[in-house]
Amino acid sequence: MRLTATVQEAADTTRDVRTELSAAARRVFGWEELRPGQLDAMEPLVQGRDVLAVMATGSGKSAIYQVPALLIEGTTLVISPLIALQNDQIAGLDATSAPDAVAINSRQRVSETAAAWETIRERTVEYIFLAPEQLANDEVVARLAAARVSLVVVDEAHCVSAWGHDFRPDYLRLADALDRLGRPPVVALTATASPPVRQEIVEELRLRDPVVIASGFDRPNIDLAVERYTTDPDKRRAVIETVAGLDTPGLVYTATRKDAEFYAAELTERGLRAAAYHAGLPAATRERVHHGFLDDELDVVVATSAFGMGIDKPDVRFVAHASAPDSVDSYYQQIGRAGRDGLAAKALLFYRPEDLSLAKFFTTHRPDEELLGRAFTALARAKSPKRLKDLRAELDTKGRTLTNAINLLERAGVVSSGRKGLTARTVEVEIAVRRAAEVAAVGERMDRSRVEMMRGYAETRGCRRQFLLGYFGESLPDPCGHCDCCREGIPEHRAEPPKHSLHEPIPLHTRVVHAQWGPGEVMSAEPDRITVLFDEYGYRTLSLEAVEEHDLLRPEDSEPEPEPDIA
DNA sequence: CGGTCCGGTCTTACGACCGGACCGGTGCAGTAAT
Repeated sequence: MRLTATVQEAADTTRDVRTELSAAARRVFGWEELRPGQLDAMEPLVQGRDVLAVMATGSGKSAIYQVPALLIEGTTLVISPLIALQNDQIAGLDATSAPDAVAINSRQRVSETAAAWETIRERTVEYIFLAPEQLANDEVVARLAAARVSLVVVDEAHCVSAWGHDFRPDYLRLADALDRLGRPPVVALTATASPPVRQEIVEELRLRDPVVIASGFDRPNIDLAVERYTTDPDKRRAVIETVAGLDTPGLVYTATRKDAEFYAAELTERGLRAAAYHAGLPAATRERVHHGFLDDELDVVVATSAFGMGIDKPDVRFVAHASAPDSVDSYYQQIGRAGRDGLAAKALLFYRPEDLSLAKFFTTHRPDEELLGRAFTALARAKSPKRLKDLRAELDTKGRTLTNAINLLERAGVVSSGRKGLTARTVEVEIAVRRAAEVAAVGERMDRSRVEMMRGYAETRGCRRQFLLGYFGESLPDPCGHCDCCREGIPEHRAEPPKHSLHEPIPLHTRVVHAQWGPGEVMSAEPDRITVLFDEYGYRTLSLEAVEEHDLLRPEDSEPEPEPDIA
């Protein structure tokens, strides 16, 4: 076999880097062997590439940045959504012979933060942990830039998509901060991200030609089932009776805090060691429940979506949903906390269609048009780029609403952001506001369509695993055989060829244009229907019969994209 | 959007029913009040 010198050199370099990574992992962390998936993500980082890694929790995701950080000269910045999670990571690092790790946040003592900055300035620290909100502070960014950050980690990167659009808008401002840090290599890590969410992470963080590592969404040991109820009392009774009879430990997810309290009380009455968990509880209680669950002092935690990130308990035997969550993304993330030990576990959804109305309600985020107008006008009047902080002072606004307004104006293309700050484009203010409002409306339609996909999962008569894996961009050729639909023998669509089908099946990820909903991408194709993610209308499932009969879809290239008539 | 609570009205006497108001999930940071 003959290789050109370049190819041979590249192969040698790869071997060298991998050997070095493995050696460092062994020496510093005591890990005898790194898994191939881990090395695949680490190697490009060391070589200066950006990486997006979608890997199951418990598969050693943190190692992906912890080890390369040792080989890369300079400091590693870890952006993480929860301070509690940061503290867990720091404690983990402290237990090894890894170099020092510090945190910068508002919950530690002023003296502690000052000491952390001192070690950062002296460059005696390797890992710095903070939340995205910290990077809204120009002084924090300036100090980090001076400290020569040479690797940035965006942990739980799905938060960019899930929280950035309204709840924690600073997630959408990370790319600017990364630019101001001189664009060191970035690794985005998450356990769950569907293809569109991956794309959004890459776009919003402005990753440069990233290596994307995503595989193994299937969790065959988790049994999937849905029970449908018509009345609320029937459903409640069923949740309590069923959960009381399941093997523990387990989790029950509810839509409201009140429900979490209700079910925890009912289960306690049935003799289970159960506790509620939600954001309305005192921090000390949350801490106690969290650790009680990890330490097997509790059988069941009944929680809102507040519970779960960073929970890595191997032997969770079931995850039950007393109400359907707002998206398949959330659902898969939550049931993914079951059966990490590989032993049998259950994911059980107690479904009432009406429950989704609450999820739908939470998707409405009407933008503050008055603030959009004021913010745009202030930027338009400024002679030079303006910092968000100065704009905030000028408009005398507090909190996240202004950041949200700026994000919308920017995504609408009427405000741009550079190293020196924000600049308005020369557009009438009414048009700027209208475009920003339209961006918000598109986001709302997307979120609502995600709720509809959750309905699709709950109501499907096909194999549930095929549905879930399809949503995450993986195909399962045959029905799984261990979901409720398969057991009941419902997925029969393979046995009977569909009456209506296009001459050629539409391949996944084909770009198409719909007569009414415009451009989109084929996300799943079944014999009788396809699901398309439309750019401006979100997920829609179409029957192929209707598509054929009314000629609803065309390949995107076949006709020019209509110019949005906005001015 | 749907559930729940409250008060008023319709009835014809102890409740039944209706309409309106209100509520509902995720966390950071910085600031004000002890």
